[in-house]
Amino acid sequence: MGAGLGARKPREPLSRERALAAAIALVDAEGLAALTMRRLAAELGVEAMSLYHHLPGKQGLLDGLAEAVIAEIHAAVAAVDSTLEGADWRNRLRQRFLAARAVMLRHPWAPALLGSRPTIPTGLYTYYDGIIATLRDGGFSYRIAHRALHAFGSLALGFAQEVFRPASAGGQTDVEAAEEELAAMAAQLPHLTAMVAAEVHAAEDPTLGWCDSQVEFEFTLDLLFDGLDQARD
Amino acid sequence: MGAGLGARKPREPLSRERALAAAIALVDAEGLAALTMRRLAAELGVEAMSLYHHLPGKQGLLDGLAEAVIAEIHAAVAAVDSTLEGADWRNRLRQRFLAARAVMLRHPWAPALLGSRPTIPTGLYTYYDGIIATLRDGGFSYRIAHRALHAFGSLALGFAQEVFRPASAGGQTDVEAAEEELAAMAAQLPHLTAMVAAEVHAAEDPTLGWCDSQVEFEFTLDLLFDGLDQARD
DNA sequence: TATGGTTGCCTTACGTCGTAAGGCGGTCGG
DNA sequence: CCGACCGCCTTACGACGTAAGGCAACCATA
Repeated sequence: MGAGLGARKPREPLSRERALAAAIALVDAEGLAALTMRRLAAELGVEAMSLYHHLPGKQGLLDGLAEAVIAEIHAAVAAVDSTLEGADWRNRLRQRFLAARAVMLRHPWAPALLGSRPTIPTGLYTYYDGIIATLRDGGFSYRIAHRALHAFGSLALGFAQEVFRPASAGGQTDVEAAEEELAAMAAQLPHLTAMVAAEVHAAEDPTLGWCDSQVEFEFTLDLLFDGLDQARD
Repeated sequence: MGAGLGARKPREPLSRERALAAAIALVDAEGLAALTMRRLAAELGVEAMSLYHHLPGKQGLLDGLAEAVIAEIHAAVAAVDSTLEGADWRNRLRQRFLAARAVMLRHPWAPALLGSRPTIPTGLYTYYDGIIATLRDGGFSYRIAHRALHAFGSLALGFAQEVFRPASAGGQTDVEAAEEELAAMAAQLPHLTAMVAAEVHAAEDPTLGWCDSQVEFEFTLDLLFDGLDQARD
């Protein structure tokens, strides 16, 4: 441990940190599917097997990525939460979740990555502890706090975990194909097509597509907050 | 088309249906990761490349699985919904979602599969159309119906899409390791550990583990229903 | 009954992946 | 000066999905 710090050699000695940073850059640029041991090594000017001196295999690399994202959430949340000392639980949670969301928007691959981890990244326990603390301060029992955590689900991490993503998550825009197919079977879907028509006409308020996730995100959040407020007893 | 139906040969001629049925059986038994073209072929007493005469590749196979699950949901939902002709929107949706959930519990791999499809399985449009119809009958505008769909998210398909699954989804029980690790850092997580302690003590009501998903599922559902009821205007 | 097309399955092979095992050259303590 | 060690590379194996083509049994027709 503690190799000589003098960077006298032309090649930076390659470390876990450098590998993870390169991995994040790669995945940000080309998506999760592009993250390959060989590819990552090439990105670092190194052979694939060299990575194994610093990372415990592919799964360990993904775990490292997950922890890195969570650390980023931690930082973002801490920055926001410190400015809300006196606020009520509702606003504190709201700002917290929106801060987490900002991180997720920077790393669109993060939801899929977190969902793919077989074990809970350890940093998350601390994150959830903070949420429970806020709920307790708001007067909730542990029971309701527990259920609230489940109700929030992925919203607490800043993403709606949409089962079918419109155009993101590394995939190309196959919205056209879907829309075309939808038009073909429109006759059988009266309510769906009516809804789409109504929503498109009413789109003079802040919506970005025909499904602006930000608006939906906050709407669901308020729905849950309202419900929890009444469930508090 | 229309090959002779006389099953005179010792080997059933292999078809898309037979392949999909075998795939579902395989995945039910061993999880999504076990579903390999070679493995599926072996299960059918056939070579891998033979599958390509009936299925358009691996992605097509997964699409077929997704459609099969959705068809199963359709059947289950239709059976339940026909017995609720006069009921209000709330109960109709509730029973609908719970019926879908029953299908998901039979196929624990289905959430991950549906989440992995890059395009929306066509059968789902019909499913969502029925939900919108129920909401419209309940007096909701298309706008609120739209937002309700997003708020429900995966609940409409019967699963909570928990970001981190406790022990399911093909993985082994690493609850022990997680719990051990949690105990180690308990000192830093006062609220989390307190909650776990409180919830374990209060577990005389119908809970199956220290996180019975069924209870959480219905709790969240009611939370959303309550919120929507007020958002109806 | 002979025939030619079609259908259904198999064989072989390529390029990708993660990773186990061991080699080789530089740096450093004695 | 010299041996140990550390960091990186080389080689190789067994998965995976799938492209390309071969072969044998079936069918309607003559």
